[in-house]
Amino acid sequence: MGRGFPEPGRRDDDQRVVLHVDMDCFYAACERRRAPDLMGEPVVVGMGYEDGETHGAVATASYEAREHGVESAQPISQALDVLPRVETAPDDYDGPVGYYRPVDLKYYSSVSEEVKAVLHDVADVVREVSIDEAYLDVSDRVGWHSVEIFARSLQGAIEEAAGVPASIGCATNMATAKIASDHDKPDGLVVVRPGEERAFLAPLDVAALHGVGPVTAGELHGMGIETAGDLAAADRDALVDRFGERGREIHAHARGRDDRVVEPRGRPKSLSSESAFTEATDDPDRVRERLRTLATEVTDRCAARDVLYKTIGIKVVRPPFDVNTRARSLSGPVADPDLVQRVVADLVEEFEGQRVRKLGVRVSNLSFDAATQAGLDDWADDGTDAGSDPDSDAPDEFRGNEPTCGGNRGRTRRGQTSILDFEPPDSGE
DNA sequence: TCTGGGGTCCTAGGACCC
DNA sequence: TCTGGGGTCCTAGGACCC
Repeated sequence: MGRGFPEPGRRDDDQRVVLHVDMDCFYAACERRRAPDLMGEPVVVGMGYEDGETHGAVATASYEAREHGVESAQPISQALDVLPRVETAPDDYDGPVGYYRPVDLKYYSSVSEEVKAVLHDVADVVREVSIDEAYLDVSDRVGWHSVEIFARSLQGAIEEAAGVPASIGCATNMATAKIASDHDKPDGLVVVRPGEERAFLAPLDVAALHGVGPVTAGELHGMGIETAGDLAAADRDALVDRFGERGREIHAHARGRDDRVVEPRGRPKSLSSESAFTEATDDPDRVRERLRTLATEVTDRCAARDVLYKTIGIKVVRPPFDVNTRARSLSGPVADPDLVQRVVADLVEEFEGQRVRKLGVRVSNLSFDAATQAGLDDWADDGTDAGSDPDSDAPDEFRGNEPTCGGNRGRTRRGQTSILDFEPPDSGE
């Protein structure tokens, strides 16, 4: 072992019991819940399968659909090739057919709420990762001797309360639990006991590790590192040289170590909307129109959640897949849809006349206490973590620094007044 | 793989401050 | 001014995740 010393700062706590709960084909499971006839049938949830429209991707495919070659994130056209819609399959066709459903996030969210309620019931700490995934720290509720029973009954409780199946992984840390939950899907239950982590992970392909995507996996393979076992045995410093901090992390994860503490998710760091054109366009009117729509979506969501933002950005994707981002920060947090429209319009000017396949609008540097904008006292707020700049004395933020971000590539041609000399909102509502 | 949409985190260089 | 170091904030891009 040699360097099997605890990582610095690691809380060497083998007794933690961490669960990763991962719903099986969640969207498809939700569709089945409200249409039990679909049980046992190939179900594909996605967009763009309606006639003519070939634009879209598979969000979730049931295992039955996967058997026919349908995969998540696959272009919908490919899915239809291998698995035609039951409604539109030709009469003389006698191959497999699929039941296609459009994504209905509202419904899935409501089911997710029911699942999450069960999770919060059985665990003191729950980190909701996404609509269909969560980590639980149940160290104070269950010991390693009874963790199987605990997890099995949790699966039962989820099924009973929400009518959808879940897979669960149990381990001493998040990274290992995550892989465990994935190891025996669907309806899986995999327990990796303290000390078994490394042996459990060793045979898996590096790509199975959280944080190893296609790029990193390719590079690792190029280095002769194929499995998590290889990665665990590799020289850490070499990995850090190559991959930076992530090298350190995946090395630790491959060894079944992960210091992260399960904690609830904080506030979001950004909000965005994006959408793709069916075909790339260089029509400035269409581009501007689409951006207006996206900006409105974003500011509407901000308004609904009482969110202020300090940075406004766009994303412009040019064929074949050239992602460009531009952003501008204001001198203080605001909630100002018109300003967003102006900044977005200004930022996109640089791309005028270029072909664009996809656009996005994003706000970041968020703050959540509506008091901030007006510089009202916000000490009454439950001043929790994120967003709240230590500068609750907001007025200072506005003083005399308009030009700070203005010197942006001299893009003020057209004589437009700088987007930045907006009025500091000195009077609240 | 001719790639949808909503996110997170990390890195690197530059500006600016002390 | 030939020249340090620390720290923060900003922008842009990249990789990754679901």
